[in-house]
Amino acid sequence: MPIAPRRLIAHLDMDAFYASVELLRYPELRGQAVVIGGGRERQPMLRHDGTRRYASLRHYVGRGVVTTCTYEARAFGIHSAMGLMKAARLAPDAVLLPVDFDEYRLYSRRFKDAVKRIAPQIEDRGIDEIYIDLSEVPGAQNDAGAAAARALKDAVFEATGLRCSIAVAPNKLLAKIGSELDKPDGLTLLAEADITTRVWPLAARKVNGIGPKAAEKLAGFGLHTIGDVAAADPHWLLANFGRSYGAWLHAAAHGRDERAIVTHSEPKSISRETTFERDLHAVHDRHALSALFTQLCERLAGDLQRKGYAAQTLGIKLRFDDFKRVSRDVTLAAPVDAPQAIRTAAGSCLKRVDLSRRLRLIGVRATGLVPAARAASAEPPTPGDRGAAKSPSPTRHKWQVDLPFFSASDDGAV
DNA sequence: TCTGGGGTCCTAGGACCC
DNA sequence: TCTGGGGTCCTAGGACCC
Repeated sequence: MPIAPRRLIAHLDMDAFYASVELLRYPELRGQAVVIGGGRERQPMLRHDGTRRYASLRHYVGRGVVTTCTYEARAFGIHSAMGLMKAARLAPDAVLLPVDFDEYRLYSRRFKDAVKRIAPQIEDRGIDEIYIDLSEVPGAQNDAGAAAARALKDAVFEATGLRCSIAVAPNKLLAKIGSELDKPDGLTLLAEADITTRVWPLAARKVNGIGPKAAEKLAGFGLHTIGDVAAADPHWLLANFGRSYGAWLHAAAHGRDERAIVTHSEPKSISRETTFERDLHAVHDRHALSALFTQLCERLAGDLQRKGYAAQTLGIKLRFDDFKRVSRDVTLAAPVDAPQAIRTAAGSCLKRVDLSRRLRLIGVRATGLVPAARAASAEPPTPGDRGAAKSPSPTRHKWQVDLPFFSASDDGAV
């Protein structure tokens, strides 16, 4: 039996992806501070002389956030998820472009296809990053994946005109940390022997899985770097962060991660949500809310049908003006994918929430996804068909699905 | 003048079943 | 007759990621 090759896992991260795609379209913006975000903004205007007029951040009014921005904009202190109003104060002359997901998805497919031609084992981690298993790529074992990584970078540039950063490491955790070490246009090789010198000095927050809350809690104990966490007594970590998360923290800080590359996965949920331009009240803005709610349900139904799923469980998500969040969901006797059925189920969830506060966001979510073909054949449910919905127990029927909160007659009032 | 939209995974309690 | 133990499903919320 052949000896299993040493694992060589790469993480590839496109550099300022959305902004870089926009620069391909608008090359005259190269070198400038450009911010992508907002969503309801207009595309640049084409003047009669063929030049373009771009919106600047200066006059932005609204609730949009920065989706991403160029490295020149980052120099002003702008970063992803920052409110556009705040970004405008930092760099009023920065150019503001609307997001164009269709365009980014196109480039996403291009770069992933280019990678697959060299290394077919890839794990999707969203629109602009992937993990790649290089373990069995010819020659990769000879130089720790250096030449393969070089070839991947070249192939991505050839296919898209875009730069990316790649790290090769013994596992996903280290590869992810590594791809950030030399950005942009980076190529990093990270071995186990490098952990103490190159990983331990980094902020704990650099570990994928240590977010703002965990980092703050760690800092409260005086643990700031990954090395600090690695040096902490494992029993103490377990006692303070729970059995599961504590054990993971200890392993992660030591660079240990056995997770496999997942080359295929099915969606678990599909959702649509929207933040209002101004906060809305369930009573005073009843018609506007009803129309928006119906629209969300229709879009969700469209997504489900396009992707070929029906949902056994429907839910809503609300965010109030004080930013508090609640969710409600209901499991149905049979999966649905029709807009009216979704609207009815989601409406029943809405009725279970105290709506005296103004709302800032409303969302609709489908979970318990089953292939639509199976859902259709399960109606009516046939005895012994495991695909058919189990009939819910009495307590699960506590919330009857009948009238939607916003009556259907309200739809279209706005 | 705060804070988008689309996801995943985990926890925890109650109901229910064997 | 005084209280088991394991397992699953459902629901709500939270942390985290891109």
